Amino acid sequence: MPFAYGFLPHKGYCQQSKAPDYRFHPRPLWPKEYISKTNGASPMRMSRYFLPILKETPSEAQIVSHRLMLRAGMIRQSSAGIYSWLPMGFKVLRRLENIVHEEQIRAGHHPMLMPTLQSADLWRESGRYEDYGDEMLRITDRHGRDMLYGPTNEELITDIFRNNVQSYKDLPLTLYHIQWKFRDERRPRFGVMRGREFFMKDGYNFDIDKDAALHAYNRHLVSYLRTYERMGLKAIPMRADSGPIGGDDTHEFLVLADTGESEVFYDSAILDLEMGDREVDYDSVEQCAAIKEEWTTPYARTDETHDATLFDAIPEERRKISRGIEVGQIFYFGTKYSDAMNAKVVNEDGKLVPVHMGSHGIGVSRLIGAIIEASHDDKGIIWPEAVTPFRVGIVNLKQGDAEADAACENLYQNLTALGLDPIYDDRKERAGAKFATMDLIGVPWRITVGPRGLKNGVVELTSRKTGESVEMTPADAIARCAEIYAGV
RNA sequence: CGGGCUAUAGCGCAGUCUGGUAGCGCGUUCGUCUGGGGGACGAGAGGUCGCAGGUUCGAAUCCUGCUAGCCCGACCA
Repeated sequence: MPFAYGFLPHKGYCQQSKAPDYRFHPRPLWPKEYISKTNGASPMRMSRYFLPILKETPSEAQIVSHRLMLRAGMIRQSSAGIYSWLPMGFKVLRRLENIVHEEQIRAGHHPMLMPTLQSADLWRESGRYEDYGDEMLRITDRHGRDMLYGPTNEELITDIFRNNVQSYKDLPLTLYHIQWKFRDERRPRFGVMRGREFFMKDGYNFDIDKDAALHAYNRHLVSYLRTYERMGLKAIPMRADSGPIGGDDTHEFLVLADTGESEVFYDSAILDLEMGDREVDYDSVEQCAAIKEEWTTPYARTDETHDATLFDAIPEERRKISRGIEVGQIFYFGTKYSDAMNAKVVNEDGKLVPVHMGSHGIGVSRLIGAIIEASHDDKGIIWPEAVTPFRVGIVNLKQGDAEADAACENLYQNLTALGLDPIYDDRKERAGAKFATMDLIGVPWRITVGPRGLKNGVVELTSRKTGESVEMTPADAIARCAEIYAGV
């Protein structure tokens, strides 16, 4: 009984993919107690929050996402390419992590957790201990054993698989985790976009044959499309090179941004494609294949795989060249690791066959940089509603004014009760400073409360993105915010 | 890993050439005035000048070694 692990279903993508259970949050954003409604000790009051914002840009930050993450008090560098995540940055990281979990679970994949430190022996088996080179951080423990800080987990998961699965009846199977990785980059830069330590979702599918594994590939492509779209991102799957993971079939997902590290060539028709809220049956081979077809038919490639002849066949007005940030990649690599590490199962005919595998990754910490690159202005970050650390900002223009204080307090309590996750700027600062702070940290919707408006019974609701303000009663402002976030 | 550069208060910087015991702006603390887009004035706090050694009566400053970090390139999620 290899899979009798409590809440994890033994089998079947069917039930889960058709009725996703959102009560299951692999890692809640924060425990309920975190939000105190009684003693005023909530960390979402800015006067009590830890949000060390900077007026000036630290000199080491070159690109906008890095600058803004430092200025908005999201991260602090601890050494080259290694960062501490301060409360607001950590909150965004958790939001992204949860979206990834939800979409993976929806697709029928099983969350688990593997360690950051691995034994070198497994990597010697696959031959990658030597191949991986200096990017692998090698560590020796007190007994002189060779260890390493995992840059990826193919070996470890294959070892777990071969020790616990013997039969085709336990397939198909996809396991994944979201865990810190380390790749000792020669030259870390761009903040979390290219750190040495990074937070990544990596998943591994095990299937009986190539067709089944290709379905897993397509299923991942679809789940990734949904994941990025939910985060408010336009991520385009592009045919890619397989790199050190190895394998035949691979796509990477790129977010268009001027600061991207890759040059990309694409047919602008692909920008019109949307997953929307279409129902997806992740068990349907046909449906997943059709969606893959839909998204991979328009030309979209990085400079690594670019084919000028194919590109030139696109109507000229749809030919686009720009830059992109890689935020994920999916691979099918067949029996590369199962052969090397002897991961076999018995098939229907009673024969021992190597499993077909693929792996898939989403750079969760890197995504934060990509989102900011794609969504900011000269005042600061503009968070998409789905990933914002705070959904509504409350600006009290005259702290200490009894009426304004009471109105803000009321808004704060009501928004909190509705799960609208407010941040209340209750500092004794001038209006300009409060506006600048809200703009910098990127809160999508701001409610401005001041004595002047309150005389007429109104507050102001302002969109960070458009800058448009509308006056309305506090009750209407709350209702409007609830409406905005209803589908998020 | 090649090439370039930097390290002085929480952040941004000056001072180093020409050695004499450290300064400016922002932030921060207190007070007064202010109060709808980083306000004004006044008074404070805060630095073994990256580390180690050397030269010198005296080193942020000169010399030697080291460490850390940044940028360009090649490489990479």
